[in-house]
Amino acid sequence: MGVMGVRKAQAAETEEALKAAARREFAERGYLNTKVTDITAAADRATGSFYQHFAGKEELLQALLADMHAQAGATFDDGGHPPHDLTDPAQLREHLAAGWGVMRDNRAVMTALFESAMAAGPASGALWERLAADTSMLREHLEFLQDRGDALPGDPTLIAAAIGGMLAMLAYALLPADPDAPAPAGQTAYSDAQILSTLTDLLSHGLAGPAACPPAPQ
Amino acid sequence: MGVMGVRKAQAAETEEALKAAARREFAERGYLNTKVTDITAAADRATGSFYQHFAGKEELLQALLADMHAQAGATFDDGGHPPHDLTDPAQLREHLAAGWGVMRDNRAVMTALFESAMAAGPASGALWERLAADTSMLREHLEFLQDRGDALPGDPTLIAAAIGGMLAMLAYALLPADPDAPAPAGQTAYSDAQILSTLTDLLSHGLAGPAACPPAPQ
DNA sequence: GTCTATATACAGATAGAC
DNA sequence: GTCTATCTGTATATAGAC
Repeated sequence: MGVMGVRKAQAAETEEALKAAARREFAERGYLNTKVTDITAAADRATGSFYQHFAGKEELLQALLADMHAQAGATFDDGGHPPHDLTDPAQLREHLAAGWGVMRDNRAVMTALFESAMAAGPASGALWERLAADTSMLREHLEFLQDRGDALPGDPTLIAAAIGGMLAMLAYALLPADPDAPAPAGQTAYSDAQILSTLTDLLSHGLAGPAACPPAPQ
Repeated sequence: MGVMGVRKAQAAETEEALKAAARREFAERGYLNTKVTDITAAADRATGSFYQHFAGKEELLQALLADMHAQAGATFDDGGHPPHDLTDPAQLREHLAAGWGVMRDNRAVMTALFESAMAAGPASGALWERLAADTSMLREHLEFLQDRGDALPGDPTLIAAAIGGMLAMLAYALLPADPDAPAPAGQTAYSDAQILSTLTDLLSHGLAGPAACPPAPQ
């Protein structure tokens, strides 16, 4: 095998530059508001070059998703997947924290995926597919509980989608593009810890709260 | 005062036809995918007439929202607003059912509002404003509980937004454009009752479930 | 007020030189 | 492979007759 061609290396560099620029632009302006020319301009490349690498904006987004999966896969493979017992608040919090972390670390891509799914319209089913795909792990944990004999509030797929949708909506609405930016006017800034603690508590014990069950000596 | 001008009446008729057509089109194709010409065609009106009534698609959506508020206001005023005790599963269910019913009855407008908010991008804060606006009543009920001395999982505004976001996401993903249409392939059809029961149970007692608190005779 | 016809604007995508 | 320049398609909005 000969040395890698200079042109091939340059191509890879350009493709990476385009993807990096896309992540920046998506985070700042949102996926739908970002034009292909915004991306090429931010990457200091010509418009025509874009189509040498991607068939369009949607395909670029899919590439970003693939990158994310590859990265997440590597991360998760290190730790392995012991089936969590989500009825344990500590383990639930851990799971929610993992999901929230993915949202935070890949905010641009995640929000872009949701914008894209919503732009397809309700009838397309794209949003449901997105929810189902992003909550498959959560669903499996719930099915594990169900197989164990626990009484769940309902169908595991539905519960998982509900929780995932809540997480996604809050991430979209609350995660700042720039973590160091000042809080947007008129909007309370919630810390990650505050959000996680609220969701964990809500999903563990519900609104009735642990107070609803007196520590009876049975 | 003289009789209402014929032209004025015709204008009102056209405006109503445009709004009705918009609701249909939004429900079928989604807000973002619906073009002004789609609306005028569905209403059997000329493109130019549209701008006699609305400055643009966004303004039309605001008009639909105003109509919805007027209608909802009338409905709610009949019943009055006794502060609900959301720690009571029955009252929580009732509240969720009311919210879900609004989503269902105004699916086209509600989904359009969320599409519009998401199209504005995450940085705009539009989605958070939407969530906050649509869950103000829920927030008040939670504040009522807080004032009463109950320990909530967190900030009432945040909890309300989380629940509202979950509801909105599920409504967008699961509510069919045509209630009588066959279930979309590969997608389980959930009944309203099933969804409400699942959410009520989840939000009342959480994943730990009522099983976590034995029915002690106190 | 409503219509037909048209102007404006711009995003997406391509052609051909280098 | 990258660039500049351009073409095409399409959505928005307006002009002017009726």
